[in-house]
Order: sequence, then structure tokens, then C-alpha cells
Amino acid sequence: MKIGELSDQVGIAPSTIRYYEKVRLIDPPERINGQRSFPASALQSLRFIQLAQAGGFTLAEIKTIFDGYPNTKLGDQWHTLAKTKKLEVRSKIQELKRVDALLDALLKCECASIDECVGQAWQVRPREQRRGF
Amino acid sequence: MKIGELSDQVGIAPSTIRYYEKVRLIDPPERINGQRSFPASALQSLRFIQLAQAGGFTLAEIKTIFDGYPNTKLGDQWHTLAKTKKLEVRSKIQELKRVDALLDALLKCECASIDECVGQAWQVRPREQRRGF
DNA sequence: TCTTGACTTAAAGTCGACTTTAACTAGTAG
DNA sequence: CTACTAGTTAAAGTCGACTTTAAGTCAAGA
Repeated sequence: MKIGELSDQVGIAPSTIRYYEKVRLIDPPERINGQRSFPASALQSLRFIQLAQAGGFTLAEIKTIFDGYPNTKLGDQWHTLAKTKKLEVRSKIQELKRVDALLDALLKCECASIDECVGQAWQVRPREQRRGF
Repeated sequence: MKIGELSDQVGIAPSTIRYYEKVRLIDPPERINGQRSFPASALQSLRFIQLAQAGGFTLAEIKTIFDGYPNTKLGDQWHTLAKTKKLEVRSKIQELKRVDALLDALLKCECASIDECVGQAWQVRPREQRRGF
């Protein structure tokens, strides 16, 4: 598969794919007349990168996973990272649910200001002392 | 409230708060002897910013919301943006759930490579043609 | 009075993740 | 043969979101 085709299939610009290769995130593919010829597995790799990025992984973290897997000795770098990230992902889901609720509130409520509306959406009454945060 | 106290309460660096003021994301607070003195509502604004950022809003988008709210004429900019973002947030939640599942798979499975494992986690058999994507 | 610590400014620097540019090559269609 | 398309490289540029730097101000405590 040439870079253009791969790009089309996965929805990642050729320049980005070359960039990923340059920073050693993906393996340098075979060259045919100087042009990259990717194996089918490159598609999976790129899709993994897409999803992991959506999950808040940096490219460096994705690299750690790629480099380490499947070595699973306890305390292994990628293993530790994956577990940490799983927690992050779960709390991010909770955060997003709060954002969703907040947007609902903003779209529906009649508050005069964002601050007031935020207060309501968070069950926090403004103009009143709360104890212990 | 001086900038240091606000910073401590909300967990955002003073330099960041000044930056938000510079890019007109928050209102310039009153100055007492040249020093910023924030009203309590600044706390709510900053918390809103934090959460919105976590929800994938750019600062420019947050500004649009702040600037437009609470004007709710149909087709209003902030209103449209909020509705669009709500959809984005919901699909992001789905994405994160997929990441969570993928991490589970990586942590538990015995695949020889990430690509293979990704294939399994996504109910996509590698080495087989799938029709129509 | 002197020092300390928290504040002020404008401007420059950083970082991650790409994208763009410029100059080039190789295969294909007319 | 020529033109076109899709590929190649290294290096520089961009963008969002901050952070750091340098030089200065101000009030409180020893």
C-alpha cells in the first residue's frame, strides 16, 4: 500500500504518516523505487494511534506502549503506563459527563450569567458559604 | 481575592490567569495599588474554563460561549456552538469507552503484537478480508 | 531603613504535533 | 518527448496554550 492509499483509508495526512515514521512511532516501511510500501498492519497501527490520541495519550506515551508490548513482566513500563492511563480515561469519562450536563444546563436555563448557571449546574449555590469546599 | 489566592483555590498558575486576561477570556479585574483583585465569580469562570477544556473546547470556543451567553436567539453563535459541542462530547465519551476496552484487552491478552491485539479488541479479524470496510 | 515576598509588565521562549516549502524523482498517459 | 501525478527529502514554519525572563513596584515585618 502506498502512502496516499493508506492516508485515504485511515484519514491521516501523508505528511503526518511521514512524521510518525520520523519520530519512530511506526516502523519504516519497505521502499520500492524509493517510495514507501506499507504492509496491511500499518492500518491497524495508525488506527491504534488515532484512538489512543483520542484517549489522551501523547505520541511519546503511544511509543512507550508500542515499544514495550507484549513484554508483560510486572512493573514493565508499558504495562504501568497502560494501567495509569486506564484510570485517567475513566476519570475523563466522568469529566465529560459533567461537561455534557453543564452544556444541557447552559442550553436550557434562564440564568443571567454563566457563573450563576455554572453554580446551579454544579449544585453549588453562589452567594452562600459552603463548608469544606 | 489576589491572584495568588485565586490560583491556589482553582489550581491554575498565576501566569495562566494573566494570560487568560490578556486574551480577553476573563474580565480584567479591579486593580488595587496596581494589583489584581478578583471577585468571587472569577472562581466560577475559571472552573468553567477548566471543565470546558477537559471537554475539548479550545479557548476561542470558550470565549464564544462567554461572550454570547445568555443571549439565546435561535441561531446564536454560542448556542450553535454549545449544541455542536454536546454532540462532540457524547461521541468522545463513546471513544473513551473504546479506549478503556482496548486498554483492558492489551493488559489481559496474550497476543504477539499490538496490531493483532487491536484486531481482537475491535472484533476485526486480521488476515481476513472484510467486505465494505 | 532594609529586606522579603508577592505582585506588575511586555516580550520572548517552549512544547507537542503537525504542516508547508522547495527542490527533486519516478512512473504513466497522450 | 512532454506533461502530469504522486511520491521523496530536510528544514523551516505554524498553532494553541502556556511559561519564563527581566526589570520593576509595593506593603509589611525586623
